[in-house]
Amino acid sequence: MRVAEFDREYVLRQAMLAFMQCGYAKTSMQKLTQVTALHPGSLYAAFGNKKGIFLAAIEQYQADRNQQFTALFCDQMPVLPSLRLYLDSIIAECISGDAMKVCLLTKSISEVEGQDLQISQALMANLNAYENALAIQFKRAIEQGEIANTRTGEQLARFLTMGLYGLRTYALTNRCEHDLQQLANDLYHAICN
Amino acid sequence: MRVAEFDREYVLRQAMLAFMQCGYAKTSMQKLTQVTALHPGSLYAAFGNKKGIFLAAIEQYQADRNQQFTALFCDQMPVLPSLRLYLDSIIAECISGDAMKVCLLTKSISEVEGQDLQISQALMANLNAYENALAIQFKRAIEQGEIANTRTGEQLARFLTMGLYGLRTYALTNRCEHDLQQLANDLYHAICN
DNA sequence: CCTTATCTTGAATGTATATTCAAGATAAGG
DNA sequence: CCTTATCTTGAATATACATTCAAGATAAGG
Repeated sequence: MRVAEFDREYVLRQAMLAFMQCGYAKTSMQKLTQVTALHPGSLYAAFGNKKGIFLAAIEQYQADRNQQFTALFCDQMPVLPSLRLYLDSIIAECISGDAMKVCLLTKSISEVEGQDLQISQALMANLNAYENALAIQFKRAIEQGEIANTRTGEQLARFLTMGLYGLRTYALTNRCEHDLQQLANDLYHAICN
Repeated sequence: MRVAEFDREYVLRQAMLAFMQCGYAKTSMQKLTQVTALHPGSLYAAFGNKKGIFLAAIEQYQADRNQQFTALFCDQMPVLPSLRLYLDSIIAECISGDAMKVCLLTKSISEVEGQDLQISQALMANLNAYENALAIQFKRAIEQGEIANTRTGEQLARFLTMGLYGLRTYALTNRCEHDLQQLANDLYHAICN
């Protein structure tokens, strides 16, 4: 028997970047073979088809994001300083100009919504998981007295999620650091008051 | 000589809806011939190519939106009640479930950003025009004392634009009216107070 | 070292797509 | 009513794309 030679995580991260840059429809299999340095046969053997590659890339993306998120929002630390750092990191990403500046989940849901149920559901599940993770942090912030309890953790998480969708979309047309920081600041104060 | 038989506005609105539903890449010329009830030759004669149809559809979309906007934000009326009505109409759109629920400009910029400069610029120009129109209204609201002058009209317009991008994106995965209305309400209060 | 299961390679296939074009149809001007 | 410019029709073309597959390569087990 023979074992696969390629590094699955590397391949998926390369595919991920291609999908973020070009979108699902416009990322051709040829492009995927280029960025992964794998031939069609290997890709099809490993992931079934283009959709399989995409779904696997989504999982990889979410795993990476999750790791970043849990590292930042450590359960021992106060929430609000982490939130500020988080907003800063997103703005840095938006300004950087590389493919990572868009969120794969947000970009994809906008593209495939109503076209492919399986992909939509995978994206929704991940987006909901993300919002729930935020809600847990906001609940903790309320319990610890960092935020007034006029709104629930879920409500705050929903509002921030919406705000981040908007911030990332806004950054597509305006990459002025000052404007983006002001928006993030307004968003922060709409939450913490 | 002979005059064109089709109604240009009708054709563009049909194309517009197709693009909103399927996105630019996934809207095939075949689909466009179906929804417009025009044959390829006529479409190519009238608009040059698929990109030409798309650019014309964008203009039509913006013209329609502009008319709706100026009807709502009449220069004689106070701004805030109009803003509330405007938010309500967007939520109604989001919940309705038809293709109009997405904003053609926002959906398209997310799809084609970095792929086609001409389309990107057309979209950006329209998005900027929209934001400027909002800024004018907010300036008026500040002058009339409806909103405290702690932030400029431009800043408020930018924030609302971001919020609406986010709201529409959020509605893709969660069409719960209560949640969306709460988000719109939070957004409103983040602006007016 | 040989067998065998599995992986890799990349050319071949079939389908979908944007676009073209020549023939037919139709209205305006004389 | 005839001419002519322009529109309409829809089949044809060329290209791009996702996917398949058979031949070659390679590692593990005996």
